Amino acid sequence: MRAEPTILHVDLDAFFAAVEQRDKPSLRGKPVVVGGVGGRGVVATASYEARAFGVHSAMPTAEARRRCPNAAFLAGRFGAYRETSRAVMELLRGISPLVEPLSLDEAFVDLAAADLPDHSVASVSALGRELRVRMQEVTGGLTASVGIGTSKFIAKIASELDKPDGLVVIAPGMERDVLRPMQVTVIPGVGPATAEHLRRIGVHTVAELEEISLEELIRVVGKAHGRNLYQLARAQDDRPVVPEREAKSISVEDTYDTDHVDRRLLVALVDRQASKVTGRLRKARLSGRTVTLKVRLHDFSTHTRSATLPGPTDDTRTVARVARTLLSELDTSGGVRLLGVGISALTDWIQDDLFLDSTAADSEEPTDEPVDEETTSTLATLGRRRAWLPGLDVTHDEHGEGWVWGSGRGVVTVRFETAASPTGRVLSFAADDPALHVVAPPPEE
DNA sequence: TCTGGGGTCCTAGGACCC
DNA sequence: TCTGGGGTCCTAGGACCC
Repeated sequence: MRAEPTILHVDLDAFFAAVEQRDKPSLRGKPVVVGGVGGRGVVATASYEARAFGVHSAMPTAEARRRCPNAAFLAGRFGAYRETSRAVMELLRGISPLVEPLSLDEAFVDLAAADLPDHSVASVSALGRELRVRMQEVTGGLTASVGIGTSKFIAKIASELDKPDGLVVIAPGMERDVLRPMQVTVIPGVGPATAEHLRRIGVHTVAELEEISLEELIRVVGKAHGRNLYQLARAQDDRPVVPEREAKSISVEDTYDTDHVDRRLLVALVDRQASKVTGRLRKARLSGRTVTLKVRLHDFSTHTRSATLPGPTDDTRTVARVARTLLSELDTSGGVRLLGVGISALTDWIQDDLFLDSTAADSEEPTDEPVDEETTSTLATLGRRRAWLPGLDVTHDEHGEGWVWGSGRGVVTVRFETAASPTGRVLSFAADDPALHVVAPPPEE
């Protein structure tokens, strides 16, 4: 917590719906709901007119239609939202170079790095007022709620206090007085599950939370969360405003209007998602080592399976192959509601020509015996959990990847198209232990 | 017509290595 | 021939946020 109120939090009001109302005057003053419009959609944003009918974000769209049949239901135009967001972030960066976007419609600004005569409540309030005026100018009339305080936590709480279109500054020294009467659910990180745990020990408000010892909190909600709650209940928060954060994962997922059972269809959908996700990876000049498949079944149970490769990849076919293999481990016979493919353990883009070398250098996996020139070659006897199959790069013009993983011990066999030479196309892979999984580059089209 | 999509962080258990 | 503790990596699931 700082001595002066130098952290500002901005939150655009009903952002997606407000952009729609801005661009379509006929929607102004009317209930607007932006979100999934399909059978299984949920509400992303409801305009304040729609909120009056009890519609709110995360509500199933079907329920929103029941509550407010006359609302305009829109799928959303993310290009327009991104464009408006970009203008807002630009405006904020004009105030201070230290701007941390949290999403398209929310950001922290560190006013300690702003050009201000001083950081008194009067000064930062004046800045807040001017920001709100300029915000409307650069967005074409959108309003925002602004909170200013001595920490991220307090600034965020402040912006919630007078929504929409408000400005609240919490003066230094007032933090705990403001917090104490509030429900614990105002604390970021306290969702339904934590709130229920706290309710069971008689805690509903921040004042009651303050009474609980650190040991007790850790017992109830776990170590990291417990420590965090203990501090936030006392308004202790020293998190800095961090302008650039590196992505840790990239993923794509889709919920289908009807559950899918057909294996071939599922495989095709996974392939398409692998292609999408690697496209985004390449665009970001990143590659990743861990592929995760997410499957939500007909009963809404959600399962993930992941596999970590010995080296990073951004190759569609490799990711598709891994994802297919992971899919094959799950029983989908009851129907699949959602599929997703994600990549994590990201690293910076590596130049193509350096890639092979660095992969080989990084790979301390056993290289085992080289591929011999038999139609069926014994490539590796696995005593380890994973092995990289180095002979495979001959079949793949880009990275040359092929992996075996699992917890068994066995012999992996590779069949080549051309008997005489391993430079032929790989026809199949097989392991003699079902606990071993084999991934080869798929045949070229 | 119950329950999106894109993320982050944490936990717990097991493998593996020294 | 009995048994350990720490550290790291990996995996699966869950809570949470916007």
